[in-house]
Formats: sequence, structure tokens, C-alpha cells
Amino acid sequence: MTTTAQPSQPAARSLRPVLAGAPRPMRGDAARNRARVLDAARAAFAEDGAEVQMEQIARRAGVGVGTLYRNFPTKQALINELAQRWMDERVEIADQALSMPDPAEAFGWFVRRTAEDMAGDAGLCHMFGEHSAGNCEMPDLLVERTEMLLARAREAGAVRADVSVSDFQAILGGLSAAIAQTEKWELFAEMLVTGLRAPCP
Amino acid sequence: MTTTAQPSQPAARSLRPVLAGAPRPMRGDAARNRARVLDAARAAFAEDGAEVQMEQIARRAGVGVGTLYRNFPTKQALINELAQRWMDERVEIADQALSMPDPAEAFGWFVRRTAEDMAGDAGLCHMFGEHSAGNCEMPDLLVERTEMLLARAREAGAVRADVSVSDFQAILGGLSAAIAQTEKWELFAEMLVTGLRAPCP
DNA sequence: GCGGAAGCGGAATTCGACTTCCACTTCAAA
DNA sequence: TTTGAAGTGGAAGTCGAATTCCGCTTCCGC
Repeated sequence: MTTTAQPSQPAARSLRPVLAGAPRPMRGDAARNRARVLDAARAAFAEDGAEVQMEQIARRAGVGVGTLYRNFPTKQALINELAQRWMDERVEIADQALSMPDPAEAFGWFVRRTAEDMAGDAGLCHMFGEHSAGNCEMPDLLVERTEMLLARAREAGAVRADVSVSDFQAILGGLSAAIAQTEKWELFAEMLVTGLRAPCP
Repeated sequence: MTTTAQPSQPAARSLRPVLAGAPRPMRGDAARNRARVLDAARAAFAEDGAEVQMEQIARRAGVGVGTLYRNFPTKQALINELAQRWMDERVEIADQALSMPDPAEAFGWFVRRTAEDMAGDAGLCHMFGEHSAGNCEMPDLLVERTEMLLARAREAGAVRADVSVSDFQAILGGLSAAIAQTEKWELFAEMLVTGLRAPCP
């Protein structure tokens, strides 16, 4: 995650005729505000779901709506940015899991960890299930990692053969919905790990 | 489910001084329209989720929005009515399950059947998870049946001891969310039944 | 068949969000 | 310190969807 993110609208700039010069970095206070907006948005969405109003987010961040719109041209753009960050985080977690020696253990850890993270951002995650489903595709990077994790677990007999990546995605969506209702993520994670394994005779 | 349902706004009526006379029954065509609206609404919500517009529902039912609002004072009221019907249906299904001799089998059947019904009304069910969570409480009758079903299954060793009715509710919410993404209800139901059982050693 | 209450359609209204706009303020390069 | 580009706040504008309103139509008891 880049700390010095740029505003969403790339301003073609050319101070002094330098061919394709890199855009001047954001002004210090502006960058600070952008960060505050992002934090406020995450918190607000986590608390109240997607129905929070832009003005609430702005107030929470201590800025005017204008500032908010300077950084994100649209409410959806803001949501997408948050979704993007969540995805990036998922990739990191998946990588950690992939570095574990035992595939079954790695898979279980990934599921538990995801459930735990969801519990911390319940509203937020649930919103993703709702809103971003169509808008912002799961990045290839994450699909790839998930595929690996799943494949390895499958080979190790920890996951039924008939569960595809998109099934798994759907399942995680269900998980977030369940967690949004009760925060018993440990129970749910356990159930998932057990249920994903072929039923024992 | 009463076929001759009354409009949501009870009109205090008193034709001829009959003490507490029952309200005159709906006019024939009106009752027919009410039914059509309800059907159209169910179909529309199932297809497109909660974001369908009142006018779309009205057009689908072949009536004007006015008629729609005559029967349901609010969009939420319409949603609640549908939710109510779904709940009633659940009670019936639960009763069928309770009449089965083997508790484990009964529980599994109930879960599978619910998943199947959800798949048929994906958008609708998902919407319930979203909207009705707060507005329209699960009726006591359904809570009671669910509790029975769960208790019997628990005694028979088919369900882990640490799953409460509200946990189970949350889980079904998750199930509907997952099904709304992919219609693989059989897989999901299987996973649930397996996962709800204490992990075998 | 008549009368009038009940019901109907759908244009017009209301309402509440998102988004735009611009006069004003703040930053930072020279 | 000066200067002007970048950034800011928040009132006003826009827009889409829910809801109301009312003149017209349809039923139904007499």
C-alpha cells in the first residue's frame, strides 16, 4: 500500500517543458487530509455499512465534503479504494499462509485469519459483498494466490475436490454476512474449515 | 397464509351500528390486485434485489403505483409482508422436519430444503438478510421450532453444542449471501451440515 | 339499472442523497 | 516576504426514487 497515494483524477501537468514529467507530489496538508478521509471512511463504513452519507464521512474526517470529492470523484471511487486496500491485505495474508509448510494448516490459518479480520471490519466487509461484487473485480494477484492455497489444501485432502475459487469466494462472502450478524468468527471459521473437508465416514 | 388478506391500514368501519363489526371484506377486484402485487413484488425482488423500484413492481403487476400504495403504505411494509410469508413458510418446513423420526436426518433435511428454497428466491432472501434483520423480528413461532430442531439434533450428536439459535440464524444469513453469489446450494448445504457437526477426530 | 362507496392510474410532489461550484485560505518555492 | 497555485469548506444544485393526490372508473347492494 503506497503511503503517498495520488488523487484519483490524474492531472496532466507540465511545469517547465520536461517531457512526460512526473506529476508534482501532493501538498503536505492535502496528503494528510486524504489519509484522514480514508481512515474516517473505513471506520464509518465498518460501523454503519454502505449507507453512510458522504457528509458524515467528511465530518468524521474533520473536512468539508468538497475536500472529500477532491480526492475521490465519487462515492463508489472511495469504496473501491477501500476495497482495493482490503484485497491487497488479503494477498499479503495469503502469501504468509503460502509460506507455511503444511498446506492443510496453512489453509485453516488463512480462513481463520480472514474471519478475524472480517470481525474487525464487519460492516465494511459485508459492504464489499454487496457493492463491490460487480464493480471491482478481485485482482488477478489475489485469485492466483487463492487458487494456490486451495490447490495445495485440496492435494493434502483438506478441501473437497468440488470447491472452485469462485465457490470459495462466495463462501467467504457468506462468512462475512454471518459475522456481520454475530461476531462469533471463531465458531464460523471452525465450521468452514470442517465443512470444506470432505465428510468423514 | 390467509388468502383474503386485509390492506395494511385497518380502516375503522361501522356500517350500521354493529358493535366492533368486522370490516367489510375487500372488493373482489381489489383482492385480486393485491395478490398480483404481492406476486410481482416477490418475483421482482428475487430477480433484482431490494433496489427494484416501486414503479417497476407496479408495472410488473399491471397496476399503477397508486394501487400499490393503497395496499402497502410503504416500500418497507411490502418487504415486511414478503418477509412474513417467508417466515411462515419456514415454520411449515420446520414442522415437516420435526415430524421425521431421525433428528439428525431431520436437521439435515431442513438445512438442505432451506438452501434450495433460497436458491429459488436468491435476491429475495439476501434482501431479508440486509433489510429485515432489524425491522421484522423472527416470529416466536419460528424461533421455537428452530430451537426444537436444533436441540434434537444436538442431542443426537449431529450439531456441535456451542451453536445457539441466533448463531444458526446468522449462519443461514451467511448461507443466503453465499447462494446469492453462486447457486451451488447443494454444495453449501452439505458444507453446513458437515461443519455444524463437531469435527470428527 | 342506479347510486355511490371503493378502488384505480399515473402525473406531480417531496425528500434525501450525491455532486458541483467558487470565494476564500493555506502552503511552499523563489 | 511575496505570490500564485493548490487546497478548502459548505451552501446550492441536481437527480432519482418514494410517496401523495385527485379526477375518473369499476364494482355491488338495492
